[in-house]
Amino acid sequence: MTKQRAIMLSIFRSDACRGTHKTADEILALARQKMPGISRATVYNNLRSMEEEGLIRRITGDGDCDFYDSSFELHGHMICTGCGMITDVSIPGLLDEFKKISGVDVESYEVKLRYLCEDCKALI
Amino acid sequence: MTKQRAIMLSIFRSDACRGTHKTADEILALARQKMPGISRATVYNNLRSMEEEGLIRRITGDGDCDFYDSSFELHGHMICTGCGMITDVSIPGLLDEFKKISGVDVESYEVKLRYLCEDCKALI
DNA sequence: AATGGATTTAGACTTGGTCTAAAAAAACTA
DNA sequence: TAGTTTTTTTAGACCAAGTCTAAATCCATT
Repeated sequence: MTKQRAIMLSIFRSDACRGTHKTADEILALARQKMPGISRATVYNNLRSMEEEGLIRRITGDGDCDFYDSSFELHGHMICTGCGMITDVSIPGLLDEFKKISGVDVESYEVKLRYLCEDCKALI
Repeated sequence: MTKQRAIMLSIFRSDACRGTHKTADEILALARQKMPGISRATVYNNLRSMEEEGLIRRITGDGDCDFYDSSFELHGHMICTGCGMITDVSIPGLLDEFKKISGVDVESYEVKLRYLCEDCKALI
């Protein structure tokens, strides 16, 4: 366990990350608050290995970059088509339903619901 | 209606595209078969406008780039975690279910199911 | 402390996609 | 139809997210 990796784990366990969806560069910025010289490649490497180990989840958003999410349980994401805000939504039993419909052993799923949030609706 | 846009529409309506999921660069290559000098920006511009008009759908894959899909009806995608192959899966009634669970007026959804296809399973 | 494998680093590089300004094409109008 | 305006296309520069590389460093084990 290197110092760099410990820092990244602590970031994902911190309150600042709970329930949020951060980009790789936001994680990089948080890591540099604790260790100013940490390299970009290190952060990206650890994001990948942590994802492979199942410690974090990667969400491919609608925009240009990916988001990372420290929540372990399977859940979907609601994305506002106006402002891009992402919120979690838990959908119990969905994995089993997907397995039944598809007829294959689904390992995991990614669900994105597009909608217009209240704030954006008010702007129309 | 410009010639360039007509070509792109015909590509999406062709048998070569039915039921497939092509990257922007694959669409660009197909377009250049019909019109060698067509500009990359034109293809990307039209892909975006065609998506906005609902003529095609964009799938943000697990990899680096997006895929385009000419199928109009809402459906999900099954992605093999081994070889990356994408296939469609139709899930009737899912939009209504998502609306009920989330409590908002879901406009559309994107569903990706990760699994291991038979070919990849055989390689293990 | 010495060894050797794993990790980190800086920065160049790749890639998918966007932007820009000029040229061309299409649409509109009288 | 000619003339004007608007839209689209073009070439290529540009951008940003992320990957790669090779050298340096770290860390665990003995």
